[in-house]
Amino acid sequence: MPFDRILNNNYTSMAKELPSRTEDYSLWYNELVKKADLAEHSDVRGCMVIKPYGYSIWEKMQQALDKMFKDTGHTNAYFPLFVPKSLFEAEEQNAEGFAKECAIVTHYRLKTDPQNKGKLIVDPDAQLEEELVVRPTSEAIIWSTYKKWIQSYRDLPILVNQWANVVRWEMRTRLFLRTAEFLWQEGHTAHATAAEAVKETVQMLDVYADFAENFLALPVVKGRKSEGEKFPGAIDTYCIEAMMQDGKALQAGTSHFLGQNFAKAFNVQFTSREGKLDYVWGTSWGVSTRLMGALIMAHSDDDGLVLPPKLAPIHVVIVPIFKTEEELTKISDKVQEISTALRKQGYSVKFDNRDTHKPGFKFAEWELKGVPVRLAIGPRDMENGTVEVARRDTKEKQVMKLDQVAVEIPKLLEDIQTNIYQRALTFRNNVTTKVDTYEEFKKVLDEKGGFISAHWDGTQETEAAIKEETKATIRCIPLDAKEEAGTCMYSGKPSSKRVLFARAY
RNA sequence: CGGGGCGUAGCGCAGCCCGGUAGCGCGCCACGUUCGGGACGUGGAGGUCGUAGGUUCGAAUCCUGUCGCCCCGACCA
Repeated sequence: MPFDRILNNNYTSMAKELPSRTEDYSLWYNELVKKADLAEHSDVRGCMVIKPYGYSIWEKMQQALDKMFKDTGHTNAYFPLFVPKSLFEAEEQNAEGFAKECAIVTHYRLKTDPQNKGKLIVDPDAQLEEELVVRPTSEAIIWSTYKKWIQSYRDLPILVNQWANVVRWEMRTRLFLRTAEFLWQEGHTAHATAAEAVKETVQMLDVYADFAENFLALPVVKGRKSEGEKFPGAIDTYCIEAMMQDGKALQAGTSHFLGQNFAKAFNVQFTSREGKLDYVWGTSWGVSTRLMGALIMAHSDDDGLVLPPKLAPIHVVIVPIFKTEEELTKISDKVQEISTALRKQGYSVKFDNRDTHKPGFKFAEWELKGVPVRLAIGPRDMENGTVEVARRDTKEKQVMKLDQVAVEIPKLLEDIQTNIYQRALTFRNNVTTKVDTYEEFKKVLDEKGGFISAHWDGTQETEAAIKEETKATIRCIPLDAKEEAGTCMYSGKPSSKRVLFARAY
């Protein structure tokens, strides 16, 4: 019987129960996203509604990243959603990469259908002179603008970021991982020298890695993309690659060294200190709501989300255990003290004093939503001056003196943040395998998954052949790859370092 | 975009093969008893069966189109 049948049996669907990861990872993911109130499908094909709880997490990511961007000298700006087709065409390589998945605006007016009152049709008299492409990325509109901003080396560098939505008409979508419209940030910088632009590219890669590890609690491999995998408009694409619990890799962020490609396409030149005219050097870098998918798939378990405290909308939920109104009032007074003490330290505390649900129900619900710490206080605790503390990551419980809460909970939250990072790191290390033969490669790929570190001859042909035969791609050439003489596992040609392969999202 | 599956109450499904005007569980509403791990009883509300056509005396059920979702491929962040 297919697993979705089992799942949909009446008795298992009574509560908000999740399928298990081992039985059906995809189904587990989809159900978790919906049941934890992160997102749902909308009435628009391929587009999702990010629900308040999910959006709160995204806002936390934005806040952290935005600060990091500002700290490295960047400023936010906003460019239009629409890109005139002619501008889009100007950068052929890039345009070609996205052409197959662009939404295009051709008209600017609707009118009542004369044949069918109450229905609207596109007014054929309102056709645009030039079609507008809904941005799949903003290089075109931004570089055409930078042309106006840049004349001299004194105008450089330009360090701009924008938070925006983009549209890529995907054939197959999945909540957060691949949707037709998604939210992201895109940094676009312009520099006087190649060296400075490369430095910027690498700096932003470091920012992303730092963010992934310290906020998402997600270990990542920093690396460079192969020719076949890089952004079409870039000279070099750097990326951070993460490992999900099902052994598939996920690209969590990219940073591109654009060289002078866009400057040439949009004729953005500047006069250097030496009085010479030259094209501007560029970078672009971005992370998207896809990080939500990474966050979910990296840490969560069969009981629901596991959120790193640094991104959790609610750090601590407090569940009172009471029978009478009187008891609740007493408990509420105590809770007031605790939550004030925690809020003063910057933590978000939720007191779940609903009298419409029983404690057990609340426990399960907040676990599903990944709240890192739960406190339960009942009459027994009131007598003893204690509280029951449960941590979401390990599901361990302990009884704590009430007067220790304000000091111990912050420590516990820190410990949870560290623990889920360590757990993810251990997992990733366990599913990273060195192989030297193609036979071994295929075996590991099918039986174990994960990252496979292997020698590659550096050619696109070999990369394509391996992809064709195994569905595995080169995730990256790790920046810290050791020089190591070897032979390509596929072609037998010489290779100087190992690269990371994996099946990927 | 190709192959397969599925759209029936807020959610998950049964009914469809063999046409006769819709049912189950959860949830929801009310009242009572419960409350330290997803409570229970009693009563109640809720559905143009995705949508548009067609066949028929009659369509959730048969046929065609269309839209959407899921799975597998191709493509991609």
